[in-house]
Amino acid sequence: MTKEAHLGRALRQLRQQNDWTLADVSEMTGLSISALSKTERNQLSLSYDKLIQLSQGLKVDITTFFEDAPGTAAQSGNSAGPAGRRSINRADDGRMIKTPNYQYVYLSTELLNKKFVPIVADIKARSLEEFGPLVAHDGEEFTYVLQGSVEVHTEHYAPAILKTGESIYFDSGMAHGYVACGDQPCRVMSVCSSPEASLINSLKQHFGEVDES
Amino acid sequence: MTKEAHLGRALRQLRQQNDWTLADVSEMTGLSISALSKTERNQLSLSYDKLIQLSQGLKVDITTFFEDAPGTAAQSGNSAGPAGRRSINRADDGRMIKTPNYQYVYLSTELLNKKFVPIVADIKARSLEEFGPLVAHDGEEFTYVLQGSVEVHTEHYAPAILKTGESIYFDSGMAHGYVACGDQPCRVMSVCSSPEASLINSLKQHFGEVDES
DNA sequence: AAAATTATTTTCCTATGCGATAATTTTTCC
DNA sequence: GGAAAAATTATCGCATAGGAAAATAATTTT
Repeated sequence: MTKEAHLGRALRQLRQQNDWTLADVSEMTGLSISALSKTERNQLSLSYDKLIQLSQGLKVDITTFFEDAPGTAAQSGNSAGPAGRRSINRADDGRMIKTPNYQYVYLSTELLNKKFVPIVADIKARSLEEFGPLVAHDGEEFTYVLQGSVEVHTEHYAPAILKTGESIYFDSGMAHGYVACGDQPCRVMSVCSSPEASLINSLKQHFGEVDES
Repeated sequence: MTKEAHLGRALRQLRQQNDWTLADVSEMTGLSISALSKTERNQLSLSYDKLIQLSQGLKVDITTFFEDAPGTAAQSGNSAGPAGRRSINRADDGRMIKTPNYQYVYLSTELLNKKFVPIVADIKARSLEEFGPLVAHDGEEFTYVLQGSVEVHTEHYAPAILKTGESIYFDSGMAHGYVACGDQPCRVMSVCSSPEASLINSLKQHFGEVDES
């Protein structure tokens, strides 16, 4: 039985505002009418699972049911992604960019405003000296080793070696850099969460002009 | 007993990051050690009251314990991403999930609230009939073929065949499905923009219970 | 306004939450 | 490398969550 009265009030208010009956809400959420009734009258303290069922069924943010609720709201339908579209990358498609350290191929560049940016890169630098200063950019980055092995250097960690098939996910706000191990070719698939333009910009910043085909 | 695994992982992560023992957390929150232990292992679905006790005791926002609902995903400066952190996936790391059509390995699952979700999947279905109805989920999806070739089926397009090294980016709100071509093993690397839990949820929705190790 | 219909609460029962303590595992310190 | 200590997990039992259906209250119909 509940001490916190907020859940009950929030639920009842939501329900009445939308002119839903308990049966309606039961239908939408899969919770029983009796459980809902008791919840509204604070005679029942729903478990985690049921809370999720409730908020998903009613399509409201979970914070609706908690006091503090720091104005979350961030609703879905944000801007112009590839709504209903797709883009295929064949063998040599993509936007190729060369720097002293990497040769990038940015994929699916004809789709704008993607939620993340996929890139295939060949690592050229063979030592940290050759690489130069590490680079940081907003967002998060994931890298999967397709071929060879890489040494990943990051600001707050000891370098880590990744072999083919291994991967890493990190906050790309930490400065970072990839160095090829051994002398076989070394290729990775990276995904970045910051916009393509800002990634390419930071390359230009770092290397001056840049070789694009 | 819980179905939603997020609470357990979020709590354990929070606890370990701060070097707290279960006893410490029990002290701070007033919940029993055994309840906490079970919660972390998803054997217990805390009630509303206890959730509030937990978040207040640990002085974290309640949303820490919920996979960000509909909206939040690709926003920039939002809460608890892997700020300043990294996560490495060795050969057999990851959260493995099997369905009739795929065998997934979700990567970097110890980082919560990632901006996108990397997955390695082995495609098992060999025909569209075998695959069954296509599946849709919020957000965007990118897939790169690591091995073999796949036929990608999507709602508004003719099927496309991708060979090793090719890739596709599309709106995953379109129903879609992957089918292996030929009879060699077929492995892909996928990235999805919607939260891990909601992906796994839609799997469960689709297949009923699901085989997780 | 009584009957019929629809909405809500109560009752009763089973499954699950959750705490005390015992058993086990992991870590620390000789 | 084994004993002691610390941390985690398992077991048991009572209390509460939560569903089905009966009882009551509120609306609508005729």
